[in-house]
Amino acid sequence: MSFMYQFARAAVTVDCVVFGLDDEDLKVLLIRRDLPPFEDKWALPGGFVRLEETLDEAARRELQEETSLERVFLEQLYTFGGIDRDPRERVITVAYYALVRLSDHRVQAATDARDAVWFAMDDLPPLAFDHDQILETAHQRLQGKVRYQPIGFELLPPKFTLTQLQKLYEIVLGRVLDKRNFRKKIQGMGILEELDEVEKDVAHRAARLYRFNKKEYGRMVKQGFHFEI
Amino acid sequence: MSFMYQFARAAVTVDCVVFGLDDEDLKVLLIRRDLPPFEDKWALPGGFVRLEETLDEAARRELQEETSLERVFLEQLYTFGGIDRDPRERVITVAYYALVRLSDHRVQAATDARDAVWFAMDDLPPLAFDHDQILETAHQRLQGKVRYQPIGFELLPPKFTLTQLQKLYEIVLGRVLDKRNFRKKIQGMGILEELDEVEKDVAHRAARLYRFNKKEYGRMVKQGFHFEI
DNA sequence: CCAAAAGTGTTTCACGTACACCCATGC
DNA sequence: GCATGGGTGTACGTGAAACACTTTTGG
Repeated sequence: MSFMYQFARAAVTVDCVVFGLDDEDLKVLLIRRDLPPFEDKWALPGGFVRLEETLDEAARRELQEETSLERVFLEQLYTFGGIDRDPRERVITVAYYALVRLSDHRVQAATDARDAVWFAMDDLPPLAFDHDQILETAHQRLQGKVRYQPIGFELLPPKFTLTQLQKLYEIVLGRVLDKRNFRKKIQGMGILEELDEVEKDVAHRAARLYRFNKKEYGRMVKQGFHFEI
Repeated sequence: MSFMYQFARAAVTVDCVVFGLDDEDLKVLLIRRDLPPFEDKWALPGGFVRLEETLDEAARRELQEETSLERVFLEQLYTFGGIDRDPRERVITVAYYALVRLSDHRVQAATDARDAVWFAMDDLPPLAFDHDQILETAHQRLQGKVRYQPIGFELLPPKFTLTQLQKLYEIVLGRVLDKRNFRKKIQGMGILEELDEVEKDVAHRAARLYRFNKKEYGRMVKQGFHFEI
C-alpha cells in the first residue's frame, strides 16, 4: 500500500430503494432514465458521491434532487461491486433503502421530480443495471427488519388505526395475521399511544387512532425490551 | 448525470474484521502498519480494490496476502464513507467480517504474514483510522447474527463437543447459558450429526463429538425451519 | 335495516426456564 | 480415590396460536 494510490479508480455512486405503502400494496419509487445506457428504462434514484459529502449525505441529496423527498427514514443496505454493473466503466454503488409515508409524499414525487413513479412491488417494469437485484435485496431486508425493529411506522401516517398497522405487516410480510392476537400483542407492548380521536369519512364504524411513542420505545429498549412481530 | 464522470474520485478499499475463537476468548486478527499514516499502529487487514476484481474478491485477496487466510467464511459488513477517515485523501472502505477456525489457522497467521497477531476482544490496542468503529460494528453484527444463523460453527473445528459449542455462544454473546437447556435445544434441532467418536487427551471423561450437518440444515430451511439460539 | 368493519376473551399447547445429581475417565 | 468435566429429566410459567360473535356507524 503506497502513500499515493496511482491506479485507475472506480466511480462510486449511491442508489436508493424507496418504499411506500398504500392501502393495497407495497410500492417502490422509480425514475425514468433520460440518457444512455438504459435510456428510457426505469431505475432507482441515485448518482455519484461527491468528495465533500458522506455516503449518507449523498443518498439524501440524490433523493432530494431526483424525487424531492426529505426527512425520510434512510439506512444503508449493501454495497454492490460487480465488475460489469455499468457497461461504461467500473461503478461501485452503495445502496440505501428509504421508507416514506406515501400519503404525505404522493403528490410531490409526481410533480417536482422529472419522471418519478410509484410501482407496486408485484408489478415492476424491467430495471436498468443490476437494480432488480438491489431491489430484491432491499425487499428482503425490509421483510427481515420490519419484524424486529419498529420501522414499519415510517410507512404509516403519524396517526393510524390498528387495522392499518396490521395490514402493513400483512402486506410487507406477505401473510395474514390474526386480528385479536395482533392487537393483544402490539397493545401489550406499551409503545402505542391511544388517542382520543377516531378516523373520519369512513362508511362504517370509525376506528380509534394511535400514535407510535418513540420516546417510550427508546426508554424500554434501554430496559432490555425487544420489539418483535 | 453526464456520460463521463470527470470529477475527482474517492479511493475504494476493503477492510476485514477477522474473528477467531480459542478456549477463552473471542479474538481479532490485526496487522501492524509499517507506513504512515498511523505507522506502527495496529489496523484491520485490507487494501485497495482493483478495477478487475469484485469487492468480495478484493476482500479475499487482501486476506490472503496479508494474513495467508483462505477459504474462510466472509461476508460484507457495512461501507464506511466518512470524509476524513483517512488523513491523506477521501477513502471509502467496504468492510467485511470473516470467521475462522483458530485451531486450523493459528500458526499460519503468525508465520506467513508480516506482523499479524490475534488480540482478545477485551484487550485491544489502539487502532488506526476508524477501525475501532468498524470493529465495533462487526462485533455487533456477529452477536446479532450468531443467534439466528448457524455461522457459529465457522469458529469451531469440524468436529466439536457440545460444551465447546455452548462455550462459543457464551463467549460471543457474553452471557452464560444453561447446560441442559442448551443441549436439549440444539440437539432437538436435528442439524447436528452425532459421531461415533469422542475427544482425546483430556484428563477426565471424554465428551462425544458432533458435526454440523450443513446439507440437512439447508433442507430444513427450505421447509421453513428457523435456527435460533 | 343492512353493509362493513371495529372491537373483544378464552382455551390449548409448545416452548423457554429454572434447577441438582450421578457417571465416566485419567491420574 | 479423587478431581474434573460429561451427561441427564422434570415441573412451572409464559407466551403463541386458534377461534366467532356482538357493536357501532353511515348510508
